[in-house]
Amino acid sequence: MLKFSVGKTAKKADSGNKEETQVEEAKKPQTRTGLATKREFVQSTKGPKNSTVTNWENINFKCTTKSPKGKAPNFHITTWNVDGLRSWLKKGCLDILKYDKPDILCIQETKCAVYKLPEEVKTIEGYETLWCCSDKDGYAGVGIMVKDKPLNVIYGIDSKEHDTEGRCITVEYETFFVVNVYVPHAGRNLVTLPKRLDWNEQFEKFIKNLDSQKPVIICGDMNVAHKEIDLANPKTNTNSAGFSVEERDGMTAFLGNGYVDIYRHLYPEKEKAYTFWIYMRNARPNNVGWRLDYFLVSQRFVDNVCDNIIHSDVMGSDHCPLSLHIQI
Amino acid sequence: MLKFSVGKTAKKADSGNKEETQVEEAKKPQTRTGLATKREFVQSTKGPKNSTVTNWENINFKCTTKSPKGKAPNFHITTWNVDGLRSWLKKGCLDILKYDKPDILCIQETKCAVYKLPEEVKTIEGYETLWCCSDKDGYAGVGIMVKDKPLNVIYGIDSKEHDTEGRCITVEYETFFVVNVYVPHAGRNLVTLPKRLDWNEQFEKFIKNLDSQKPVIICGDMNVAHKEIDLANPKTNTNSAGFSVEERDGMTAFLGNGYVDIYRHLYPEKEKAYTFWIYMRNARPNNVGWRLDYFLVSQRFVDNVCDNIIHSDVMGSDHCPLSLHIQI
DNA sequence: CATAGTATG
DNA sequence: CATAGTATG
Repeated sequence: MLKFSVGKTAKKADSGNKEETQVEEAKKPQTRTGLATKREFVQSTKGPKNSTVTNWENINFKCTTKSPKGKAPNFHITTWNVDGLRSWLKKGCLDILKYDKPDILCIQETKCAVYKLPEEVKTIEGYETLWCCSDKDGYAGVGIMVKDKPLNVIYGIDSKEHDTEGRCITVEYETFFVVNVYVPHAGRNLVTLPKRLDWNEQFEKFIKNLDSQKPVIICGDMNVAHKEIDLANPKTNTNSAGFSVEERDGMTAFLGNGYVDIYRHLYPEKEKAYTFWIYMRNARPNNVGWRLDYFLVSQRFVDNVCDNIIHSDVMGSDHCPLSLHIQI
Repeated sequence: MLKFSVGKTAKKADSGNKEETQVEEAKKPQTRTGLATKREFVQSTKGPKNSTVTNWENINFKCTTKSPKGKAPNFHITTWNVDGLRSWLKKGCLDILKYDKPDILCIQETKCAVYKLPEEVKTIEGYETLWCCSDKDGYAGVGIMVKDKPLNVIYGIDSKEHDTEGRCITVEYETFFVVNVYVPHAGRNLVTLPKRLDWNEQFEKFIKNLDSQKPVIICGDMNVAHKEIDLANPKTNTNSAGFSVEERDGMTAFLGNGYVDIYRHLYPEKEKAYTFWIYMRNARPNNVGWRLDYFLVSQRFVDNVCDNIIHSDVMGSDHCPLSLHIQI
């Protein structure tokens, strides 16, 4: 059974396979505590090696770009795969609301059962929060924080097989839908590729139905780097989850139905623009990454888009957040 | 099938081995969030809260006490439940060999499959190492390091049911046996008390057979506080694993066969002498502990014993080491 | 490498 | 609270 939850609006303050097909990681040096060796005291090996600290003050979240019709943005949506909501909270990442001030924040991979959602993230001043959690505790899960109460909320994609996993939550507004999605990973050795392809089919159908009513803004972790330009090592990842032919073709087919990968639309030649870096092998400092997170919008909505900014300097997950600034 | 291994005796220091060169990043302050709450930097919740640092230089491992016959000790055995061999190694605990210099070191709860035993602990200059690991990876397991090659080694207690768990290893010398044991825990709500009582029966039989040949020195984690004096909170633990009537009676019955709890023999009235403290609730700094680790010797061997020292200031596990100094 | 979960003590 | 293991990405 699908677990979902509608958080309260606080009235006042309350308190891939992304596995690279490269060389195996070198074995870490181990302590030699042989009697004859000199003793060296080291700290526990626990705790993250990768930086989890974001210099929020120094990041420019403003958008000054105007829409094709010359209008300034007046609404923006931010999406972020948080890779574990509770850990993300402990790193202070909810500060994105304070600094970025999005109208809508979409998060994926909360990895948190609905009954374990911390109060601090369910009850947030100025936002209503909505959750679609997996039946499987610690796995997948999406959430959304909205300033304005939506007309309607849709949990899942009307799929018996997929809707137990907390992968999609949709909010409806007057002139558009926002679909927050965490697409199934194809797994190591592509073991869950069939599930992924089945998802693609059902998701496409779900979106088509929405799009027949009003424009759709899809955001989230699509778990695919569409073209070679969308990852650092295309040659060595042709069989990796996230860059298999099937997944890439899936994205092409999806876009063919009248949706636009807005980042690539705005920046067709932009290289080294990634939203995900494996935690291993110092990938992020070296920008060995993948563009897995997207805003896909209905073709007829493109003229409302001012900009799509990838905030690769925001830490706290193996993905970074990205924002869509629009004029509505 | 029982997994055991005989380590090599290192002839000299192996200078080609890896040194721990990894400098751990300083623990970064983490943010506690909530939009309206003031940012407060707190330590990461990761990493041990309890001290893992031992001031080896300031600990007196010497024994000057003489045996009842007025003879100075010339041999000593140290026992330590290490609570995870690999973590214990990383904390530099193998330094006990350097500072205490025991003739025999017995360790329990290695929690390490035989094929995962680090080379640094299998090959130690001046010692032969012997291992009896559980079939179940990460569970139980005992090891022993001896300066002098034993006449014989016995793995297990000749029990089909118990000998898959890596709970006992015995070394035979000219004039005594040393039995290194990790007695089964009775479990939360005493769920494994039947297994424990079965162990008691078979262990007793095993020891009787040894004792009929020559004196026995049993050491290790007996997983019982025998009398009220042997734990900080006897009143509130009458139904706890380690202080149930059955376990206490089991120890009484065992000793009745002609073995002596040497610490209690030497210090019959000594209070607050513990070898184990739960990691929770600041138990160790407050000395809210249990005496679970023992040296039990054959009655006729008591006159060879000089002292039994509990090294409660040695950190690195939830148990501390203790040493038996004898004259042989 | 890092987030979860569980088992065990 | 801390050691393990596994699943997942």
